[in-house]
This record gives sequence, structure tokens and C-alpha cells, in this order.
Amino acid sequence: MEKIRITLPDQSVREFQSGVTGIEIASSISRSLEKEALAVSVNGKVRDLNLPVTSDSSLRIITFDSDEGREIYWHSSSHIMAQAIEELFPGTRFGAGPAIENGFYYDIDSPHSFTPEDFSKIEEKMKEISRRELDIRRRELSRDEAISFFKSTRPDPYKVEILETTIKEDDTVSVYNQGGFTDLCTGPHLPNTGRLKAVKVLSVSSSYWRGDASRQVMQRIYAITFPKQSLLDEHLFQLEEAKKRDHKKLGKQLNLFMFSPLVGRGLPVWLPNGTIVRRTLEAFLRDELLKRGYVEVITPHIGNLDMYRTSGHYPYYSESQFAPMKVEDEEYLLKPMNCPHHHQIYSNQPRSYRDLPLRLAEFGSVYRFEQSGELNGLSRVRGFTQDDAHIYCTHDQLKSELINAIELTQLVFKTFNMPVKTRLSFWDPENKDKYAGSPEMWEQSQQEILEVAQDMGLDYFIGMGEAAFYGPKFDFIVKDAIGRKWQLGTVQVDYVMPERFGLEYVGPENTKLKPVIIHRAPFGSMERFLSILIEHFAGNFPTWLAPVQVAVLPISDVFNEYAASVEKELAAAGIRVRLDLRNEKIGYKIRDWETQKVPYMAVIGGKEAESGSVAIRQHGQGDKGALPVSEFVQKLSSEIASRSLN
RNA sequence: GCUGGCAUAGCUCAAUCGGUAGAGCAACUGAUUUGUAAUCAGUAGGUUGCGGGUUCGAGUCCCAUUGCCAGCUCCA
Repeated sequence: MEKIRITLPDQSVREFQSGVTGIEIASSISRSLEKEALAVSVNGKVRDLNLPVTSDSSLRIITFDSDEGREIYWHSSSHIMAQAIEELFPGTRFGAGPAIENGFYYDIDSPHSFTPEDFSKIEEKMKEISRRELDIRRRELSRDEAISFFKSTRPDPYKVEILETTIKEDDTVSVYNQGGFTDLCTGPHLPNTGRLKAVKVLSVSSSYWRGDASRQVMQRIYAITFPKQSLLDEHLFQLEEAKKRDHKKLGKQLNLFMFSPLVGRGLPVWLPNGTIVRRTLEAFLRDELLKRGYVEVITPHIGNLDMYRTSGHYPYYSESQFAPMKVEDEEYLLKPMNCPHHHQIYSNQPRSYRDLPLRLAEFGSVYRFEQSGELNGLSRVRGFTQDDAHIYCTHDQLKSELINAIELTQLVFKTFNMPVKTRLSFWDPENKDKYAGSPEMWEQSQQEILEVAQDMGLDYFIGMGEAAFYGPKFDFIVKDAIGRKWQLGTVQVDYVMPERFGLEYVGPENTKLKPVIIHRAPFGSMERFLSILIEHFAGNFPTWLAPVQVAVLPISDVFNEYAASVEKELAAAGIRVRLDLRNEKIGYKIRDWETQKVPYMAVIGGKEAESGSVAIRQHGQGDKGALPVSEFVQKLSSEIASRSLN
């Protein structure tokens, strides 16, 4: 029989008989690799382990440690879950069941209405199917054969629809079979159901067949699986951690903000503690803006509807705005964005090229009608405040202004120790009529954005079809302390609004020219940013942001007077301090302030009163020893001024 | 908006088959004078989200409604 040469990732070359399978190659390398192998990549193409390799190839064994390995593992798991559900609840029909970032789901149409009580049954059945050690086998057949198979042999209208629409171009399709269960799938898949070791069904919710609200409602069952129980335990632990950080829960516990049905859904109310955090963030940004040549403005919360007709926002976005209100003979809109107001400030007076760039900044509150099902804590609200600014500049200034704006957002993320990736959001060239402005303008501004990203050495990628209707943008995607990704901050180029609003300036040649506008918001919205920050810090704000920075705790009322003098000294230095004179033991007071996540406690007893010092206790770290009061004030002041993360 | 789930004291939660709404913490009062994550005792706290219905009797069952949560759809 013919020999073939297989090149492994370490560049070693081994000879095998032609027709050797991936699993045989894995087992020739080591027992453990044989056990861990999920699929193979042959010349860059991912395939089933049990398919024969018949020519010289470069080959890589795929395990659970890689993204593609997890995807295959979870995709196969979704088939096993489908089989389990079919055995438990006959009559169920199956829609789509892909792997997702953390686990997988299957959209099903079933006479049974699933509740969390069914989860353990499904888990048990999945483990049972694993113990049956069923081979998972690929079979290729013509599309017509497949259609008749899913019409008569194994009736499933959803699979038929996929065959007749989504993949109608393909002549040959593949199905995978395990025991009595067969699913339409391109694969690849695990070789055997026995690979499934640990499983957790997580939740059930609803979805529409093909995401279309006019079509069949499906039940979507989410689950996750692992090749080892310990990996599942670890994952569940992390889910618990994320839950503990939930900003809605911490917002309540730390008295940061509230909601009231009487105020209205999606309309957050800021409590004194939350207001301190928010105002401190605003002050941080305002200082940085002023340093960078911005000027601050204030505009009203409503605007004449005609202004939004001019901007093109109305009626284009009317379904996501609060309905216009009629006043005398005019109509007004609760403002959904600040831009048009700022454009009016620009055109309030003639502008010369010498006036540019003009950088108008505003913490501007806007109102958008989000669908009720979309509302979520502070992350998705109907009234929020943007840290907005519009930069009006000449075309020559565009690049340096973009750099100026991007540097500010970078500073913000660095301050909170959040790693950031930049998405260059370009238009969708297949769908040009969604956008305003000429194709030439788009090509040009996208080119400029690309150059800026390269010049600044940004860690970037391109997102086709992610642009705003008026221009391309930079979007910043950050990672929080537990590795979750959030889209925050944006810098957008706009050639369209100057046109619509007839904005101009007088150039050096005494001709009228159009400025370019940059829209930018490093936080995006204060509300959403706060929600992310609360979860990022798990409520443990760094000292400069903490609502209360120090609690002064006398151990008995004998020391109240000295404690009050310490409080005074701290307060005089601008430190947010609280004096706890309650008639309680020191352990009680400490516990109470620890749960409030106050960064520092100054414990005061006889020794401290005598020596003019305080015993420092740091949140989460315990006793740090005594310091003279003046030194403590100095230490805190510098920690606050440097916005240290502790 | 759609689908599903949930709603009990300020907070976290209990209440068996439909049979007298309860605990811990917080609050208040008093005692205690305290050294690094909960001192002790007592008091008060409720139209069980709101509105209907079934029943001798509803926190519990049914209908409607408001809000919250998960997801879908949407996101200038």
C-alpha cells in the first residue's frame, strides 16, 4: 500500500499508510493525545478524526484547548443534547443548534414547555448517551436525498427548510448519525459520544425561527459541556463570580442608584453615593478635555422637530425616539442626540479657518425609546448622559484631531486598567443605500481612518457594515477584570452633517469651505460606563472614585472627641470621610464598613489618641499599622490625585 | 414589542395538600465602653406588586395588569 508523509506542527514528518485516520495518527504520537483528540486540521481544513487521509499533508490534532476544538466539542454536544431531548420528549422538532462563545444552544419546537426542572433530566440523559459510547458517523448524500430523508424517514420541517433555502446551492450535503439520531450538519464532529464528560444545562428562553418575529416561536435551550468535571466546576464558579459583580445588585447594596416604576422604566435615578462616583468621573474627563483645547457648552433637553428633520435623524430613527410633542403650532422632540444642537452653536457666528478646530463638549442627556424588553439596569436605559463632543475642523486638521480624540479615550481605558482593541467600523459596500454621502467620501474617510490607526500603532481590526449612517468610526472594545468584552467609546468621522446643516468657514483664500466633524465619546454613556465600571471593580472602587474614602472608627466613646478631630482634618484636605460614633464594638463597625467597600478605615483607640495617629485598615487587606494623621492625609491625597488603582 | 420565568417586612429568604403570614440582618429602645469582619435583651415592622375571579376559606388555583430577570428582535 502507498505511503504518505504527514507533517506535524513541530515540523517533524512521519510516514503512514495512505488511508490512515486522524485518530490513528494521534494514537501514534501518544496515548494522551489519542484521548484528547477531537478532530484534525488537514492542510488547514478541519475534519472528522475518523476520515482517511490519502495524500501528503500537514496535519494538526485539534483538542479542547483551542477555539476550534471547543467549537467542535460544543457543536457535537448540541447534537447529543438534541438526541437526549428527542428521547425524553418525542415529537420535538429541531431548528438550529450551534456552538457559541461559552457553550451551545439548540432551538427546538416541542409540545413540551421546558422549565429548569427538566434540566437535570436532560443532563442525565446526555450522560447516559455518553456512556453508550455511540460512534458519530458522517454520511454524504445528495440534497434531494436529504430532503426526502427529512420529509419521510425523519420528519423535520425545519431541516427541510434549511435544505430548500439556505443551502439550496449545494448539490451534496452531509448528515451526522449517532445511535438513532441523525442531524443535518456540515461538521466536523467528535468521533464518539463518549467524549462528553461533564454537562450543565444552563437556561431556557425563547427565540424565533431564523430570528424572524413573524415566524414560529422556538424554545432555546442553553448548555455547556466539558471533557473534565473540574473544567465545568471552574466555569460554574466563574459564572457565580460574574453574578456577584452584577451592577444592579451592587448598585442596590452600595446605594448608588435606583429605579422606580413611578419615575418610569429605564430611567435611572442617581442616589447620593452614585452621584459622587459619576460627578468624579465627569470631573476627571472635564479636566482632560480642557487640557486638550475643548470648550464646554450646555444645550436644552428638547429640540424643534425641524432640526431633526434637517439632520436626517427624524423620521429615520423615529421608532427609537419618544414621540414628538406638540406645543402651540410647533413640534418638539425629546433630544435623542446632542449633535444638531452643537451644530447650531457652530453656525451661531461666522467661522474662520483661524477659529478651527472648534471642540464643543457637553455632558448631554438624551432620551431614546428602547423597546421594553431591551431595558437592563444601567446598561440599557431610556434616558442617559453622553460624554459628548463635536470637533469641527478643516480637512487638513482631521488626522491630528482624530489622534487627539483617540489619545483621550486611550487615557481613559488606561486609567481603569482595561485592555482595549480598536474596531475600524466601515460601511457595508454591498448595501450602499443605507448610508448618506458619496462613495468617494466613504472611500476617502475610511482610508484616513486606516492611516491614523496605523500611524498610532493601534491594535485594530476592521468591522465591515459597522459604520454609522453618516460616516465610518473607531470603536473601542475593552476587556474588564474578568475578561468580558464591552464596546465602549467611539470616535466618528462625519462629512454628512456639515452638508445638511450648511456649516461652513471662511478659508485663507476668502472662500467658503465645509468643515469636517468628529463625533466622539470616550465613555459613551455615563450610565452604561458606570455599569461596566461597577462590575469591573466588583464595587470596590479605587479611592479616588469611592463615595466614602475613609471611615473613622473610635473603639469606644471615650475617643469620640479625638476621632472628630481626625475627621475634621481629613475633610479639610477634601477627603470624603465618615465618622462612625455608633455605640458598637469595633468588630461590628469594621464589618459594616467592609461590606460597604470603603477603601480605608481609621481605627482610633487610646494609643492613637495619645500619639496623634490613626490605625489604618485597608479594604480587603486588613490592618496596615498606625500612621500619624498628617501622613495619612498626605498618603490619601496623593493616592487620590494620581487616581491610583491601589 | 415577542417568548418564558419571577414578584412575601428596608434587605436576604421561609410558609406542607388551599386552612391563624414567619426567620435572620437592618431600624428603634435599653443595657454594655468595647482593639481589627456580627455584644446582649426588648420593641416595632405586612392590603403577600396592583385589580378582578373560583372557594366556607387564597401568599398558594384562574384571569387581567404593572415591574423585574433571561433570551429574541433592535441599537444614530
